Amino acid sequence: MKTQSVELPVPTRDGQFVARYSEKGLAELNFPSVGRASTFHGRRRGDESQISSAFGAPVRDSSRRLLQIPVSIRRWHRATAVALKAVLAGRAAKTLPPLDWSGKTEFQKSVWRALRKIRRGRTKSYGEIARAIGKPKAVRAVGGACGANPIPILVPCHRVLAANGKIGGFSGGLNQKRDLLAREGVKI
DNA sequence: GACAGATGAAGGA
DNA sequence: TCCTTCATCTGTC
Repeated sequence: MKTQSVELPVPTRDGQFVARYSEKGLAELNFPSVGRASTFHGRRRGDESQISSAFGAPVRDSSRRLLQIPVSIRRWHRATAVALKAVLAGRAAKTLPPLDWSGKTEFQKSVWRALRKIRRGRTKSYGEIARAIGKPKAVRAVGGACGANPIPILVPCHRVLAANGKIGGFSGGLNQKRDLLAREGVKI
């Protein structure tokens, strides 16, 4: 049976993010791709015109069918919006919705769990993350897992720097990574 | 199975 | 100190 997913916009002062929910929780968070003046370099999606701009109104799922938003997803979306705005403001996210990492590898999930343990305003190197998950030599693979992170910002891959203090990379763009770290009081 | 990658460490200039 | 090279591990095609 095909898993149904719902995409909802998350308007912030940094642009409109797009959250995708499965029946298990938040599955994906996409950077704003409209408004090129933004510092973001978000992934382009072809179906943004299908997303309702008014949360609570009927939206279309990934198959472009009209549907009503289940109550559980409304709750998750509210938590997502609050958490996202908090992180973007340099504050800690108090609560997060359940995250749906189904279909991902155990290695990726272990990396993302380690990322969530990095406190606001703190950073770790790719090597430290690799050691934290018990695979000290898998530093490059950790970088790959960070790049594959479907829920950036809430899973703070921006708090991972290269061992030499350089900024490394970021799926949302290095400017965005610098900006997020600066808001948390981290100096590169 | 080959290749690529958001690294890290070592060695040389 | 900076640059280059290479080892290492995992994911993707």
